[in-house]
Amino acid sequence: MIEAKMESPVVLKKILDAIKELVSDANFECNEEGLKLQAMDNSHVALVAVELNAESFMKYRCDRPMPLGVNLASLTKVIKCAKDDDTVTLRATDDQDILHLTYEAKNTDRIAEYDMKLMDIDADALGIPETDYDATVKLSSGEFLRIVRDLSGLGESVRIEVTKEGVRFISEGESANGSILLKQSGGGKIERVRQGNGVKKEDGADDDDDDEDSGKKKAVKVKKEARDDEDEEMEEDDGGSIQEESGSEAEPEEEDADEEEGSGSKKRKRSSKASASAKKKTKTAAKKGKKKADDDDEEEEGGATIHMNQHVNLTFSLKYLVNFAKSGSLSKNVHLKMSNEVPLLVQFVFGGGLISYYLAPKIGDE
Amino acid sequence: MIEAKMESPVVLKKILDAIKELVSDANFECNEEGLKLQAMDNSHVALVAVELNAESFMKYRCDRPMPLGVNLASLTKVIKCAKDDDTVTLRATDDQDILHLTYEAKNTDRIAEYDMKLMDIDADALGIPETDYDATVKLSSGEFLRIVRDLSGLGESVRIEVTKEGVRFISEGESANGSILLKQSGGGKIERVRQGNGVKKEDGADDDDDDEDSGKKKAVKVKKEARDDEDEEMEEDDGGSIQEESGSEAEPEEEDADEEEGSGSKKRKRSSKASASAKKKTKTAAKKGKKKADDDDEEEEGGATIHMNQHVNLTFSLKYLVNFAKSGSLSKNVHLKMSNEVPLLVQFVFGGGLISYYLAPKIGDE
DNA sequence: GTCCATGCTT
DNA sequence: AAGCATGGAC
Repeated sequence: MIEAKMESPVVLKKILDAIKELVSDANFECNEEGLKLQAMDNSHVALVAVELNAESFMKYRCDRPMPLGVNLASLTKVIKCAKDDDTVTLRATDDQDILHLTYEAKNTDRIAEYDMKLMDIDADALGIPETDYDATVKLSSGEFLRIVRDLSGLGESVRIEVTKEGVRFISEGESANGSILLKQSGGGKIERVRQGNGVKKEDGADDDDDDEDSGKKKAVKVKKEARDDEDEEMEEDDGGSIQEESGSEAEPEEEDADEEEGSGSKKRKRSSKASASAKKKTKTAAKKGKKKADDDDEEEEGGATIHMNQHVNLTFSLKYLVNFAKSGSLSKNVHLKMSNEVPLLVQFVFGGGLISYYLAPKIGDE
Repeated sequence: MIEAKMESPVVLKKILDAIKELVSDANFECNEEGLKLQAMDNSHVALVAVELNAESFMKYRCDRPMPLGVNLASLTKVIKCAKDDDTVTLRATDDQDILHLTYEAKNTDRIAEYDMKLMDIDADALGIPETDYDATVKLSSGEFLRIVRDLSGLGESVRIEVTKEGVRFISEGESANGSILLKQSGGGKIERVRQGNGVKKEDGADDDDDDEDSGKKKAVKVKKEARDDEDEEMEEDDGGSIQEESGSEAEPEEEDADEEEGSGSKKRKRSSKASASAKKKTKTAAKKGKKKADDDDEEEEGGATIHMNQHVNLTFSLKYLVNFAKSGSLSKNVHLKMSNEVPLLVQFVFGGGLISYYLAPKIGDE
């Protein structure tokens, strides 16, 4: 038996809108931690993962782990029958292949119930790469959408380069070439992600120093810790333009979590966080002459927040990126995580969950 | 080498949207005066001319006149990659067949660069008719769009008649006929353009009095002059409905130029002009009991400002007019200029430039 | 809450 | 190329 009640169908609607063209059927794996969906896209090129944390539900109960095999088109139809201010309750029992959905208007004057057939779906053998990434870029979802859409008008592929200059998106088409450079937000320098001792290398920016700290920032799950002090001597480790950065990448979820769903001003949470982390960073920032106390809180238009451990240069199919970018409605920002020759991770963090897309790079001139 | 920097891509976007279905490839002729494009439409029926004045650019440099042969579909794609608040710089060197476009966000965090192939295009042999027109009608672009779109639902062609009654758009279709009459704005009488002595004729409205004043109002370039007094006795010269008008048609460019691009209220310039010309017209208006002091400043909905030298009666293909009307987003008003048996000129004047369409009338019942 | 403009789909 | 739907602005 599983029962999950949510305040609003909006997030679910957006998730389904975002992935239903990529994946037609998938299992929602339910356990005490929440709901998780992982699936290869229909052409088995990209991988989609959605996580909804148990805590984000008004009520969440899962007696034992079970998969709910759903046809996403059907679920989309059904969830669209919920008004945006209805509460939505999902229910499934162990013995029936049925998903029950109950939509209740806030005033309880209206209760709608839907039953949807579930399917048996063979779980894809999903090898989710668990890499530490050489470069991460945070930018506004709108900007990301804009970039990939613009470039998809020119060519099939985009090359993404992260250098100390910023992140560059390059597309070469028949009639025109395009190149979009996003600099670090606010004109700051590209910040070096602090990762174990990898950054100690003199030429670290071109080397593989990502293997050494696996487990340290597993995807975006790792908690920020007070490690700032131990690496202060690493400043200027790459010609003076790459700078050590103290753990700010460790908490994108919390930061983004209420950007979209929360109704408060975008400065609300930020300011409290900034003051909290500013304390830790004061020493470092002062020493290095940084303008910003906490770059993760930078959100201004057009800019990107870039953490680079090593230059990356990867080429991807724009078609998929355009698809991924649809999830922008879930979160104000998107995180791109890249290492050379491994799949790109495109991640949207929203209140109560996370949606991740993995896409393998094109190799050579394929 | 040519380099042209503009504050915003919006005008260029609108121009391309407006003409890209009419013309697929064209030369932008660049010289020190600005950029000019002239081309026959793809079916060689209509002629499109676009002018962008050098002064309207933030920066403009053209070392020597050169044509930039562009595929308009490609340029449209590329220009759409500019955000509306980006500055746009066009660059072309003499030796490369490439147009470079640079889009810079105002905060400079984002710089996008596009390179587009240029083409060698045989310049059309363009005979632009330089006529003085027997009738000119100024109306709101929205009204024009509405009229041609409405009528195109009924028939293939529209007959445009300008008489002392106003301007009439007539379409005869299989299942229905339509006729739209626009009277002079504000209920004023049709104003006779003051042209030499032509208006002295008792029946001038039906005769050919347009030959006599050629050079007086060449297109829309002629300057207003204080000639009001000399013809005051001509009032009621055509049954009391045709009226001498003192050169107010002489400055549509200036008048329209900031209607669209200017950010001021639409009454700003108007009121100052009205008071200036009101002085001149006071005598006439008082004598005739006119309501309005200056009809050129009338912009209210549904009205038209009509200057007629001679009745005209011309038939045009609606298909083209509908296409022309798309340029309405560039300017609040459109000017229609007509003489019997010569091509119609449809003109949109906007901040920094001008777009003109010429369309030959249908003869007989072709 | 309504209207307009833009983007996407057929 | 036209119509529909969605998102943004007033």
